[in-house]
Amino acid sequence: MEASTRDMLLDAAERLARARGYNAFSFRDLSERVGVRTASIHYHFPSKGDLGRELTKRYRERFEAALEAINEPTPRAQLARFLALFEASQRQGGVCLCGPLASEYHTLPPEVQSEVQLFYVHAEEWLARVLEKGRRAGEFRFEGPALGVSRSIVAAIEGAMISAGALGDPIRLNQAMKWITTSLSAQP
Amino acid sequence: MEASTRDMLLDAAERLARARGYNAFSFRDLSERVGVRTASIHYHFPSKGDLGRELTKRYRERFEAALEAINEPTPRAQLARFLALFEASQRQGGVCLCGPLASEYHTLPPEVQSEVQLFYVHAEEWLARVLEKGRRAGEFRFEGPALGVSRSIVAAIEGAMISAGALGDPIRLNQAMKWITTSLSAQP
DNA sequence: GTCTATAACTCGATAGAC
DNA sequence: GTCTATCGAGTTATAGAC
Repeated sequence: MEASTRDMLLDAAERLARARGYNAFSFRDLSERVGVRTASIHYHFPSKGDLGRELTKRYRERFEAALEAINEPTPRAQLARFLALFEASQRQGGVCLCGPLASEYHTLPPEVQSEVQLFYVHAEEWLARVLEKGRRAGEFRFEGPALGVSRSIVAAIEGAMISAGALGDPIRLNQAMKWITTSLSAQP
Repeated sequence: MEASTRDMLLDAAERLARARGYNAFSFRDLSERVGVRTASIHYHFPSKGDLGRELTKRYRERFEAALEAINEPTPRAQLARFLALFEASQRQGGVCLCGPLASEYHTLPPEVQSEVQLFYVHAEEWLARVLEKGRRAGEFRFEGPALGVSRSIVAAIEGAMISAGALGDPIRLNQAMKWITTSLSAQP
């Protein structure tokens, strides 16, 4: 039942990256938390870029698996589940990993950059499909292309998690969630 | 007409911090761009924390002065001017300084943290007053306390600038702005 | 797989000449 | 005000023993 060193390294790195960003955690930080020397980390991940890629890939794939597992009957319920994913993520780790990673995007190794891109694009496209279905079904009301709105919603969630983490009140995410849902259901 | 070394340092630091964050620019970066040795930087700013504080304070005060200069007659027009400030900021520097700074908040020196806090709180409170006035005047429609909505709007703008900067399409900010304004004017 | 030891580099910061 | 020179600590990464 004990986790492998590799997984423990990824877990510690994820926690640190979500709290500080990619550039502000070091092999030494991981070493202290996991209980192996920094040289041993290079056995599992040749470079920090490899670690970053595996870390972000794992996070993204976990998120996408959770999206695929959503099988609510209505777009409105699907949106609620989508938002709940970020709420759970906040309770567990404070901030979505790809918030800070997007902030320092231009300093990231290319292999990490592409994973961050995929996270955003896939999340936005999934949500856009739900929004479009909901609009056709008369559940949602918004103007213009669904992708523009879904991008704005993801941005609002990521931004709310970031300011919630910085200013120390998690409520900000709930406020954003409530605003998003009520905005979409305004009656004409 | 020539700018002082101190101002040139602040300008270069602001550009770098907005593109990469606080931790990812060094005195060496500033040295190369401004044309003085790293030791000379310490004459103007004893520590990097001092530089960061002056930088963020200047950014925040500039922003707040722009807010005070807004004298549109209607809340709707005031909101438009508020959003236009971030749009201009994007055209000039890509991302709002306090987006990345909030992401790496817990790694910042305390004197920088407090300036970031002030930026968010003042922006959100200014916007909340405009929203409340607009709701009373029948121009805006939203549910719950205005401060919760203003926080969500600021989060959406910051989040949109961050993803726009990372993914390389500035349009994302305009999409967020459009979504915000249309959401607030939905008719009952 | 993990270790010790170390290389090669960058960082912020200081002392002191000019 | 700006410089040269340097310090001490931090970083990622490698070589080689066990």
